[in-house]
Amino acid sequence: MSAIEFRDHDHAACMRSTMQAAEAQCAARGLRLTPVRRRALEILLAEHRALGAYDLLAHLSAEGLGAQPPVAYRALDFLVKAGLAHKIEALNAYVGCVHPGEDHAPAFLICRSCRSVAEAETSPTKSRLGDAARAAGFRIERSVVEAEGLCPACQETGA
Amino acid sequence: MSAIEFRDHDHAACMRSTMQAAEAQCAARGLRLTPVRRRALEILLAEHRALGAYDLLAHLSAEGLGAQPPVAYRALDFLVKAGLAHKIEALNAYVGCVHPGEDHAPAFLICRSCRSVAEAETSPTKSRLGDAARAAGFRIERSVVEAEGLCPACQETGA
DNA sequence: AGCATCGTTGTTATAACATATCAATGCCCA
DNA sequence: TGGGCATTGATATGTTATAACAACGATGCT
Repeated sequence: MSAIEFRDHDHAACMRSTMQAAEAQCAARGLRLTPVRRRALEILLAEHRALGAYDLLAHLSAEGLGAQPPVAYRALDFLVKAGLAHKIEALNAYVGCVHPGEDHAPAFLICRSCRSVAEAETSPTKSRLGDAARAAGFRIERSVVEAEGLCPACQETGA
Repeated sequence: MSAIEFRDHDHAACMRSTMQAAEAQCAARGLRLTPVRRRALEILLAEHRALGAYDLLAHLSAEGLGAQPPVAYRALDFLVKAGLAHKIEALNAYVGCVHPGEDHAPAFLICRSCRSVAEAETSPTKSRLGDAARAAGFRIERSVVEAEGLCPACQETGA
């Protein structure tokens, strides 16, 4: 939850361990991480960035893994439902989850310049919104918490 | 911030006072609330619901106020920039603001069944996300906080 | 092995959401 | 009265997402 994604880190190791966690998750829950889905997740993780479905599709089709929109959307649906990726609603784009496994209510810091995304944790029920929901008798099923702005790197380059 | 929008209230009076506040805002800030923009806001407020841009366009064009997408999108851009309406990112839809004026960081409770929307207030800097942002050196410019679920009425009807 | 089932993938088509561009109009004010 | 600028009208197109159905393939059962 410390949003380390904006800092330097061993990206290759980060990807490897996340992929391993994803595979473990799928094995444990009887989900099939097929070639298309696996590659889609790798592509998302390779950037720590939000990728549009059609950007992902371009990567996939360049590798011969399907050329039509449903291929990308189906892979993304699977990954999102499995908690291995998240949709960034403010961008209509998708990002790989860096700590799959726990059932989490993620919050995002999104750089409007480079589209890099850091993931943090929220507790929707404890926020002021949660208070308002209880007061109104509203039952929260899913929450979207996203902050757009400038990441440290893009602040420096005056983007 | 009390999300009263889900409760019974005098809707006509609610609309009238909100429209008056909107006009006062525009007058004070030198913004032009033209017929298309005014009508668009009325349509959004008449429902306490999220309307798609094309839904709005259908209403407008039925009244002879323009038949092409840009008409609706331009009106919506104006209203959103002026703080008189908000975009619901999770639905790609738009909702009239019930307390225009204050520069606010709104949060929404969105019913997935009837698309009714209640507006609450957040303070992004004070949330856990704000903590994460500070720790990462990230500068927040805009925040999106939306919770989807079931409103009291739709819970009762077993939607 | 034969075969039914069900999830996945391939493919076509289309729906839904959004913007670029340029011409025409109308308002303000020097 | 005419120059500048915001707004509107209209055409075309770009971007994001899904419906529908056929074909394939793994799994499990007998």
